[in-house]
Amino acid sequence: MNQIELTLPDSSVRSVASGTTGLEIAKSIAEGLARRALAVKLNDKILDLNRPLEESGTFTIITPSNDPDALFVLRHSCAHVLAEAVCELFPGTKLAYGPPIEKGFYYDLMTPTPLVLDDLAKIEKRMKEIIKEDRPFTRLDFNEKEGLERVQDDKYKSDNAKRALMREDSTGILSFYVTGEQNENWEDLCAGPHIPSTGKIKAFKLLSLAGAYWHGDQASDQLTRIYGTCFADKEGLEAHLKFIEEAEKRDHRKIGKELELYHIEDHSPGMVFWHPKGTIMVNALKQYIREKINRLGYDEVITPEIVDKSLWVKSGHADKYNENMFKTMASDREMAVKPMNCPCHIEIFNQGLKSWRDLPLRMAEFGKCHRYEPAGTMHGLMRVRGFVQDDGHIFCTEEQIASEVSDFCQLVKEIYAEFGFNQILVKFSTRPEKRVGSDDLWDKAEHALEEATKLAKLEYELNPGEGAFYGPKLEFVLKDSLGRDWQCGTIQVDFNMPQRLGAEYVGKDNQKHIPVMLHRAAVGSIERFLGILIEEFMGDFPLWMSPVQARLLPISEKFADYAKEIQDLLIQTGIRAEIDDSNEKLGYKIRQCELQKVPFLLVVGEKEVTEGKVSVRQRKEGDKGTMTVAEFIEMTAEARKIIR
RNA sequence: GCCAAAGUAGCUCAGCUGGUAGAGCAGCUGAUUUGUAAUCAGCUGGUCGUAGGUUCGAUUCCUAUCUUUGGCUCCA
Repeated sequence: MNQIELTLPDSSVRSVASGTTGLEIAKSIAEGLARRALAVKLNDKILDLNRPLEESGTFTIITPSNDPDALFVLRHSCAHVLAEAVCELFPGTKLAYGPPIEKGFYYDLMTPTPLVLDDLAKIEKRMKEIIKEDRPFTRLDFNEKEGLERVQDDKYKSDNAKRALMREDSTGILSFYVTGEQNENWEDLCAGPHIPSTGKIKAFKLLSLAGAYWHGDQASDQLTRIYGTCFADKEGLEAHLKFIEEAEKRDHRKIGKELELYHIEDHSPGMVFWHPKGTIMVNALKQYIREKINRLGYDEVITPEIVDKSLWVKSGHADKYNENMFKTMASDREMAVKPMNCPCHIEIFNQGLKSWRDLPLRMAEFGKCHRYEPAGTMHGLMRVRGFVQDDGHIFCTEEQIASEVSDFCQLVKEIYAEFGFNQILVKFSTRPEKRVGSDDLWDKAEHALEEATKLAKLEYELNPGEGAFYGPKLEFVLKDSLGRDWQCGTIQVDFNMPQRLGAEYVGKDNQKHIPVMLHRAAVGSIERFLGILIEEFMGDFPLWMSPVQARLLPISEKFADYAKEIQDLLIQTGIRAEIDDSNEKLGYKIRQCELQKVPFLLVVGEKEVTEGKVSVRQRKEGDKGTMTVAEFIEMTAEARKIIR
């Protein structure tokens, strides 16, 4: 019999007969280890404990822990237990797909009657019984024919089986897992791996119900998705639940209300009413971006928000983006509210004759766009129907694409880093099904963008079919407090729209040429980016964007006049200062400031009036002592600068 | 748009199986003149998302509709 060599985590090498199981090896190391073991990992592949090992490589025995590998197996098995419980409680249930995910697992299934939230408790109860019964996960292997027969009456499972067989690494074997004894207990088509027995599941919780489409296809069956999570121990589960609780405290919708930044109401779903304090933040962020890009040779423009249909027909929006546009009539003229700024920017480009010497021409606009997003997709500031993009379009030659893209990536990195985001997910989205332009142009555009990423030394993950209708794009993704992805920055290479809208420049050869257009936004939408920032900072914004930078707290009404004097002084200096002259005690006023997350509190009473000073209390830092107003202004000068 | 849930005072929420609504905070008034996270007292405030229906009677039950939440799909 062949020998295989297994390299253990301590670098020792074991030579065992091919076909030895992970369990046997665990036993040979220690009985206790064998008892605790959940699965093994051989060369990045996780296997059941009792699968025969047939190749040499690095080898780890996976024991209960809250490490990814252990959680992967536990959650996968937990999803099985969930499925079994649902099948029992709701006979006639069809199972579709139940994978482990980053923070737990889910199972998509079709029940004969709709599940409601209250059912989760029932399901959990049955799951606990199954876990208590501690039934072994038993793997059954069948050849293609037998396997397919086993699932032939099940639409989803036979589909899964066929796709499993089509996979590159398919061995032609279809595996099933029984929780218990074959023909006696419940079984499910599954590639595995699983834990040895249900009893190994120590901590799980079902979290929510959701709808999901089979294969994510809207036209396909509507399934019910049950989300749950599972950890190696109660502590891990509780820590996770605690994390969710903490994340909810950071929710920008909650903080946005508490800090009176904005509201959204029924009259205009998905559109933001920015309150005075929120408006300060919007303007601060705009000014920050404005100063950044002014230095990079952008020219700011302002274009109409309502534009005649004919332009949208020419640009392709009327065809490819129609259902996302708000339409409006002006007398008998059909107009649309702009969903993007690009056509308007081309109209500006088209005024006057452009020379190759004008390129690259960088045009920027804080353009307010409206998109009719489907009901049910809106989410606070993150996903809205009306938003301001920090938009920009770079008209350039093909040769200039790479350096322009690279420069832009640099800008994005710089901006994100200044807000504390250092690890940014970048996605490269290629041609979608619904698009304009020839495949040749798309080849060219995708190739150019790829070259540019090389120049920018950018790592990305591929996002096939998700590009804009006019060109491929890079997406810069940030996460909210719950770890959900939001696309913020983007840059898109467009060979189509300039041509469609007749953009031209005169080249060195005295001939007319069509420029390439790069659509780009560094933060994406001001709304979304602020939403991310609110959650990131939990309301404790950098001083320069804080709605209120300082609040004056007179100890009693007697010192209100002095406080007013100081406030005037601060406002003259450009510091956003409020005064709390309410008839309350200092402790109460301070509490209000803490809840409102005011960065600096300036306490004034008898002592301060006499000395002509203020007592400064900085949020999170505490008492900074007394100082003159000039000293306070000096102390905060650097942090108040929008650009450093 | 789809699945599930929710909508009660400015905010956060209570209101069991139908008998026209309560609390805390906020607000207002008064007392207090206050020193680093809540001073006390009194008062105001709701056609219970909207429109229908069942009923002697609906915040409560039914239907429709709008909005919101968690996901799916889609997207900045």
